[in-house]
Amino acid sequence: MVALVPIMGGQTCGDCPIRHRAVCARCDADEMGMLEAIKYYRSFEAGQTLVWAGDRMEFVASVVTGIATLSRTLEDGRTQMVGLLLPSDFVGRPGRDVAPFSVVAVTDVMMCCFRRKGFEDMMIKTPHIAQRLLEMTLDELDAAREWMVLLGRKTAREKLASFLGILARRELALRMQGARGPVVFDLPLTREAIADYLGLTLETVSRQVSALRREGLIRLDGLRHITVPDMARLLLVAGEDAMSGDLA
Amino acid sequence: MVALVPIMGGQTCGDCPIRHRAVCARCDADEMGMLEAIKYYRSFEAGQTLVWAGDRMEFVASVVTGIATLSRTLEDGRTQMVGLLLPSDFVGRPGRDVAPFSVVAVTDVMMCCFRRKGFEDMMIKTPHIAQRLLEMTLDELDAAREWMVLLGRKTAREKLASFLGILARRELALRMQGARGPVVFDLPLTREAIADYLGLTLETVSRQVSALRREGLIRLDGLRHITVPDMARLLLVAGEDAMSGDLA
DNA sequence: CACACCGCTTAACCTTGATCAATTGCGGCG
DNA sequence: CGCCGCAATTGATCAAGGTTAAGCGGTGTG
Repeated sequence: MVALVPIMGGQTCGDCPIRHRAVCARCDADEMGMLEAIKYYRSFEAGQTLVWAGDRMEFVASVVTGIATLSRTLEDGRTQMVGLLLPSDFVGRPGRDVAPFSVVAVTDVMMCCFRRKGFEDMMIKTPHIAQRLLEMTLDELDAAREWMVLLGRKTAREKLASFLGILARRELALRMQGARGPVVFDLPLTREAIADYLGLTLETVSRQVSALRREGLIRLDGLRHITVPDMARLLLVAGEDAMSGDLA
Repeated sequence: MVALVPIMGGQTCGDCPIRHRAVCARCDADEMGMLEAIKYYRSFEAGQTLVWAGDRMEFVASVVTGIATLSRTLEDGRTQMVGLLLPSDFVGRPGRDVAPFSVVAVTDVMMCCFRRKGFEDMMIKTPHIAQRLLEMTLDELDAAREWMVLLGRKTAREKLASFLGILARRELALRMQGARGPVVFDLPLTREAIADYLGLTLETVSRQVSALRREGLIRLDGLRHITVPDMARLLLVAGEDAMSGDLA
């Protein structure tokens, strides 16, 4: 317990696992110093809702560790996830004080936070932050539009294959190796969360996972551990033209 | 014919109808001068595809007049529109040379273009452009995510009502007046294009339009001219909580 | 003027995926 | 060890929306 305090409170940006990918990635030493002065860490437990859609947002933040979801729920309970927040992803928006979507922790999550006002001031002074944020936002926008194609036009089967394909490709990217051979990874989400992401019900997700397994497109050990023996075949089922890049 | 050349070629930014909303909105006189030096206009006919998904994009541009769509088509012909491009909207992305989506002119379209390289240089020199582009991109991202909720979770009826609601709200915003009384506007898209936008078939669009008309939620004169007698009632059917802001 | 074409509407039929309702499997815990 | 509870699976049923095809009305054209 006591040991944790210095680790969390005293963590410096130099050691930060997302230093080279987050919104601060382009900052020089001076700029990092200024950010470091106003940052603070917060952690959240799995299942906790960090932000409710419609709430005032007093801070912006980067996800340091853990996974969260960005979603909207209609009055009658239908929920659509609009994004998956992974380490280095940015939450909140300078210049807007009401959150348009809810943020929910899937696993335990640690965030690097800044009061919104302070961050906005920094953005004006240090163009590197705005530059990086623009780049990240443009990527997010492309990913969101790619996801619109999936939601609007793909079948349940294609949706599942696309989703698994994206996770598999991210795994490959992390391991920095070619696409040869089987890819192994863990599902970060429950069947229900996957359903909310894909615009399906959890039953349909379950059935399609079983179908893909029966056909040998994936193997699964336990509920979450997935092996993709042949990426090309999976992406074919996903209905992805060769072109489409990395999402989310 | 001859008369058009000086009008189009010589149009100055001072007269530009989108001067205060486009990516250049924040630029001062100096910056405008530099942009003006490298801009050029291009016009396209209704129906023409300006950019094919997967093509190299040598330029970026602002829509000056007319309407275009941003869309992706799967190999088997299923099409999903991922955005509507209206005057002042920005097309293309600094730092990326392959277009992820197709751009198709719905009406005759006039664009204010910049070679990508030149624009990227400008962005580095003039933070006002990057600032404005960031703001516009963040708005687009929110709109795209809002649309994901529609595509993933709304019924055909709600989709139609949402779509009409957005058009009606934009009409109100243009007229700068309160939401009292009936709203009248023209559909910018054919039934097929609406279907591609909403992730439906044109038959379903047609059926739902008829249904909304029968129930008195909308009136229509001819095929495109729409009257919404009661915005509140329409938005209720759209399943929008009071909160959700302006899209597209 | 007739004809063809286009955009739209309508209706009959069919498929997909949601809903409802059990049932299974697994991990935690008394 | 056996019970509890959650997540996932599975099957039966049903509704929403897609598919196919026919027809209508306006507009442009030979």
